[in-house]
Amino acid sequence: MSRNKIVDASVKLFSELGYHRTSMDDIAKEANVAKGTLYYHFSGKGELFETIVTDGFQMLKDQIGQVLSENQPPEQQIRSIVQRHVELFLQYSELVHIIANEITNGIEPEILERIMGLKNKYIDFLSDILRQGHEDGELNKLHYELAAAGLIGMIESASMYFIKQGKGTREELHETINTIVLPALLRNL
Amino acid sequence: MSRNKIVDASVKLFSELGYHRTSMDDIAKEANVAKGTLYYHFSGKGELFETIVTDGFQMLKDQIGQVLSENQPPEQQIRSIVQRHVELFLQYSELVHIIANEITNGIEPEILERIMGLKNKYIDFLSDILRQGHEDGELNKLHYELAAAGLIGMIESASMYFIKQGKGTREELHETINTIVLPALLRNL
Amino acid sequence: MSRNKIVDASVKLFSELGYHRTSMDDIAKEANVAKGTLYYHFSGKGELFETIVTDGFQMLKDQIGQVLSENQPPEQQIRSIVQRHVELFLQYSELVHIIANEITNGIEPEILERIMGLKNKYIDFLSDILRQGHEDGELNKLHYELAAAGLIGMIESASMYFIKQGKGTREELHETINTIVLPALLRNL
Amino acid sequence: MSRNKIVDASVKLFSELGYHRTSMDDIAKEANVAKGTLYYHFSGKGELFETIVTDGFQMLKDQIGQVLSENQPPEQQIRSIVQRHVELFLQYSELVHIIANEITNGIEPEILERIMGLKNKYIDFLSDILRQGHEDGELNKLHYELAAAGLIGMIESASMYFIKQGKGTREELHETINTIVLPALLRNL
DNA sequence: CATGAATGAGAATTCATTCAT
DNA sequence: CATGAATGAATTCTCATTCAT
Repeated sequence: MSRNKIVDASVKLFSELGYHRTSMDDIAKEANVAKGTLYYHFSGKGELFETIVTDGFQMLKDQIGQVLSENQPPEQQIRSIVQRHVELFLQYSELVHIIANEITNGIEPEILERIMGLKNKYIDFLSDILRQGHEDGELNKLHYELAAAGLIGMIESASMYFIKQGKGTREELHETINTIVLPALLRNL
Repeated sequence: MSRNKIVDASVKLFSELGYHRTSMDDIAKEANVAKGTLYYHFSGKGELFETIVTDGFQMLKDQIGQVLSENQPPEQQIRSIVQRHVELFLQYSELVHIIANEITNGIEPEILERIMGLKNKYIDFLSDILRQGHEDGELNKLHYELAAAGLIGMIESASMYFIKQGKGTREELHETINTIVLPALLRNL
Repeated sequence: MSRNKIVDASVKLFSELGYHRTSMDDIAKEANVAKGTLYYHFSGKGELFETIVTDGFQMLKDQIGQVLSENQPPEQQIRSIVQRHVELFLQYSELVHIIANEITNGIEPEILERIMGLKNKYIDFLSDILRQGHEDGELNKLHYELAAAGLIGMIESASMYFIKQGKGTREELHETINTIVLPALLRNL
Repeated sequence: MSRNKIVDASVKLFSELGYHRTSMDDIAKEANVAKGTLYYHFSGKGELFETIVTDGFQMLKDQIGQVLSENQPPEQQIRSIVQRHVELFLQYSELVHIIANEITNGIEPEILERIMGLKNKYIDFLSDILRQGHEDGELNKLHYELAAAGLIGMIESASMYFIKQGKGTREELHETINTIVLPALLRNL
């Protein structure tokens, strides 16, 4: 019970404020739990953050796994992946942002490494999709992992700009990303 | 003299460690000046960071301004912009990363706002290039500012991955980005 | 427990050294608690000081309320008020001094304002006593609030001089103040 | 030249802000002089303050000396002394306040002692006037030095209240103080 | 005479973490 | 399971003072 309240509060606060601006006090207050309780369930701020992040990546993978299992044509698949990713991002903006970028910061190196590992696995996961999706068509020289990393960055940067600056509509966001991504990835488009 | 030493030390440390992991003590030590000297030249950590960031953006704009003044054909121009951006990024990796992403963090809101303003100006700058470059050709529906924001994110995310994971070569990095970017932007390609 | 130790230490140190010469380190050391403990119980030096001051005024009011409730003739009442005030002052010398005078200093304006409010309330409280006490007798033109403020200043300044210079006896102190105050206030004396 | 500018700036700033809130930087800026120049003319902040204070007392004494030399009847003399003191106070409010009260604070003990000496001399000066003025009449038991200290406190506290709270008029201020002071001091009134 | 860059000791505050209950 | 009072290391910032020019 307490554990869940803590996790929920953490997602909310880390999402809103980022890692550093979120203090254990804030989390305890938001979760309606005593500060000591945080340390009963988690070894520290780092582990708490790691838990959230791990869950975040799992969500991303689940979403995308769903898309893949639907067995659509490649173009539609990529559109769907982008869409899910963008929507998830818009929902948890800061959290996904942290996962993807801010990670570099002031987190214990050990935990940081594990989180980076998660991110890399996610990139591998995406790059496999790219590789497979293109094995049939002809493709320009393209490094799939770098491409996957780049795509993630693009999606997040554009979404972030959309959220923060309020420029464009949700549809334009999806379309702009697709317009850039699709011709690049789908040879036969 | 001192001021320069401080700026140099700051670039180095902010680049290596990010904003939060870099303490004023660290900077003073690295710069071989007394702690008070930092506050003689800058009003605080925030202003010091802002200075670095402002300089960074200026460098980016200068680089790109150079490219534009060379009056090459569009494709070559975009290739050059990407190349300069990537190279600058590779050189100042973390710093540019911070400029572009980490900004969200625990910086005084006022300063944060000014830095966000700089980033937005840079995005406007890029989106103008996109808009102009495409005015002649036929273009799919594309929101230039979102596209510019996305491009920056893609370049940085891919470069980051390249640096951190050592996957691929410098050429593959450039080529991968170009392969994604060019067909998307240049209709007549 | 800790809170009490902190309050006691603060009264002692603020009384002896004044607001600025008393550091949070000093207080922590005097109270035998860790520095962080101060901030667990009080939001900062300002709030700690405000607490002490508020308590001080409460003590003053309580003392004087007691006097009034004893329903003595006016002259005796004023004598008692002066006596209580002087005695309290002699006991907490510097603290009361700070409350009454030093306030002007380097305290956060917001807190300063609240403390000034307390002092003004105390002056109002005294001036009401003056006004009521004289409603029956004939009284020269006299602005009660200015008179109350003046009386406080006189008591404190004389007491301070007594403490610091060791001139006169405790009885002379009381008598001198009464000799000045009584004929001024009591028309029918 | 510089020295004068520094003294003027110091009077202004110490008067407005008190000792602690006034920094050497502030003084230098206000005086349009480099910080080092302050130390060319004065050995430090303490000496600078002492100079101001000494001048302040001299002014007080001069004012009162003038009154005394005018050879008026006792009542008029005391009225004049009060008036001069009050007017001087209203003009240099904070400065006189500091001289009289705030002195206790964070000033080097050595300098503090000298300033206290000045204040005591001023009290002696006043108490002599009191003693002489009453030698002829019959006087209740009254400790002249304590009375003098009390009078100063009363004048300042009432004036301060007048300034800060804007209660009453200038005339009421003078009258209220006189109404309290005169019957107390002048037996034959 | 005057400067202003540089100093460094000292101060307030934050916050992740511990631990007795 | 849960608590919350207590901790103390780390951090940012202030400011009187020094000194080479």
